[in-house]
Amino acid sequence: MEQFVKVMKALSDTGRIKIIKMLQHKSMCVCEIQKALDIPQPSASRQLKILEEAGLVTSQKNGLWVNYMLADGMDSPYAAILIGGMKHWFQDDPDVVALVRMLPEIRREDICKE
Amino acid sequence: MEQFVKVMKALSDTGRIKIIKMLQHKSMCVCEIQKALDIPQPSASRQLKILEEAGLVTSQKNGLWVNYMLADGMDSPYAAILIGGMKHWFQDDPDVVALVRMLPEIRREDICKE
DNA sequence: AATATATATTCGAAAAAATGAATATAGAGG
DNA sequence: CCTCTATATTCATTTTTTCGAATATATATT
Repeated sequence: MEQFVKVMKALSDTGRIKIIKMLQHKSMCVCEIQKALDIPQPSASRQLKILEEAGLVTSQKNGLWVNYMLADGMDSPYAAILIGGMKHWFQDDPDVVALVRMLPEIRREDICKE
Repeated sequence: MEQFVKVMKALSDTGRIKIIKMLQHKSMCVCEIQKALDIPQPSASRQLKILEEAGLVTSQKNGLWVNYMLADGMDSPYAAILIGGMKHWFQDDPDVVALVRMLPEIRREDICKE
């Protein structure tokens, strides 16, 4: 039940929901999320951690970057069903629409110095 | 998105989850919930209200009593999918098992004076 | 080793949610 | 109209969350 509550809490926040919606289109690093949502970097990092601990998101280190992507939900039925549902939900939400539209222009090469 | 967040918040609490699990077996009035969970009456009333506003539960007045039951989810896809999932989840949770076992003995006639 | 960069963590303050106690409301019955 | 009973609401308080600022960690490069 604790794991379920974690998923519910993780998705009780519009910012984190938006992150999921973006990750449906491409995997992103922390600085891209930070830029897209216009929030401070530590904040982006925290939100991602909450999503990851709920089993909604996974990460892959690649040198200096950490790539975050949608989880497949293999290890959490709760996460799985919500990841599934969210594929169809919020498609018409104005904020989500705007975010997705600007997504192609959010590229780590432009944001970070490397 | 607000409605979705409401569902998530409503289910971010083990007490409210237990209420859902009980309502899967029978509809209940406030005093029965109060008795089953061993919480004060105003607390039971409040939890039910939160579930109701999330679209997870509906109520039917019957004289002095108010009967709470699972919603069918017709007016909220978010509620619907979670009501569906929760039919199968937490079946083995010790607290839930204990609650369900004692459920037949929780009857409003024994609790309230009428 | 020293520096630079992307990400993570900590910590304190602010905001939000949960809880208990008291009180209010609504309907039933005398 | 008065009372009794089931449920709902309010309010003050406590507990959880959230958020920003500062700092730490880790990896790549020179």
